[in-house]
Amino acid sequence: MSKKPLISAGQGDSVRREIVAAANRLFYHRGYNQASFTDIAEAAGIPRGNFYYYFKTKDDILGAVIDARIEGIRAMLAEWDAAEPNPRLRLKLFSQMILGSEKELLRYGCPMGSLNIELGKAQPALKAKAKKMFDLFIEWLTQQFAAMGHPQAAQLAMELMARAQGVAVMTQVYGDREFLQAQLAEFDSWIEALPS
Amino acid sequence: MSKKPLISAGQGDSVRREIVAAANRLFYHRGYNQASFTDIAEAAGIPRGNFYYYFKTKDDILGAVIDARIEGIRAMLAEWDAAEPNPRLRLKLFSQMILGSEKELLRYGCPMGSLNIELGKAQPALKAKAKKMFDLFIEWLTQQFAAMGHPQAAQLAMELMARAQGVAVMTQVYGDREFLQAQLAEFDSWIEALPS
DNA sequence: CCCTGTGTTAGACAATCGTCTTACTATAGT
DNA sequence: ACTATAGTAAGACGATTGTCTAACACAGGG
Repeated sequence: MSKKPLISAGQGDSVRREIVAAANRLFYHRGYNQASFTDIAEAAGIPRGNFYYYFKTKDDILGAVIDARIEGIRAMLAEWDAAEPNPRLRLKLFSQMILGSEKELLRYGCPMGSLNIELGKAQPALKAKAKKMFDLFIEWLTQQFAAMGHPQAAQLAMELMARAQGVAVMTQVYGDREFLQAQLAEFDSWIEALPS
Repeated sequence: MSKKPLISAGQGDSVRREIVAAANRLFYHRGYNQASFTDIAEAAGIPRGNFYYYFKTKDDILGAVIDARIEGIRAMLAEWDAAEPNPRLRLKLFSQMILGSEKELLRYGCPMGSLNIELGKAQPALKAKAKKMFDLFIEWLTQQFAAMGHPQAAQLAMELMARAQGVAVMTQVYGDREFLQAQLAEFDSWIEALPS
């Protein structure tokens, strides 16, 4: 473990990041309400009492986790945009990304979808934050479809995202990686067959 | 071992049913882990202490709830089978059923999907039970596709169910009933366009 | 040296969780 | 009238929840 430096940001910043990283993992693997302060503290390697210094409430931690996820998504989308100018091939990066997280998908489902479903049941304020992760993808997908000249780009984006979510759900329910792979292959041919 | 009431229905049976009904609602609306004994007792109109007489653990209640749901699904599918011999039109009953629960879908998502996702994260034994609800639908859908002469009936069933789940997720995330209706309309045309 | 600010740590706190024991009522059969 | 049984009701139990306080370590600048 790197015992770090006294420069710039104050050493508390790295602790804060570790808390967010541990909470991110646990919220995904167990669900928000099923991940306790004790769990997170243990995973982050800090005593429980140290939490309050960084976050006043559990909801604040979720807020920071969602912010971190949003930042990650933004970075990923920017990377795709930089690496591939062709919108059709960009869509394939999207499906490749899903395939790349196959292992976690099988066990825990989609981190965005499962979080939104959990929070949507009875925690509307938190869900509104979580929805923003979807907004990013929908916006990006819409841009790609629009760049291909589709008039109904936004609808196509919703449709593709819906299919991805459905595949994620069934993949987790049945623990079936072959189903996942077959469906993603079908995504790819659907993308290729799209008129432009 | 078997505690059978000599006379058909002691009045405890109706209390038991009320507990299961209240738990069913709450597990759906708040999620399994977020619905407490106190909540269920309140909703069922019985004192908390009365629970242990009917159910030893919370897991037992979930078991009874899932059994009740399975029984409901079975009855619904049997009703469809009796009312409509044409498999293609039976599939339309499936999509009509989804449309019929539009209001609850918007607020709480799919009761099967959301429960499976929640339990799948860290309660594998309970999830295995919850998966059986899916099995019923998948089996029935497979039968319909097979009756239409499709060689890949099971795969089509999984695919249709995946789409339905995806639509359910996006419908809840975006609270968009028009999207739901449009997607179900597309289901119908997809069903009509299926070769037989 | 003290002072101040940043960060650490243990533990108190009330509330709530699922579980379980106990005592009670009501009724029907003898 | 006595008793066995089915069901009701209240509340204790220890564990755990999220929240919060207060004491502590330790640096750098005066």
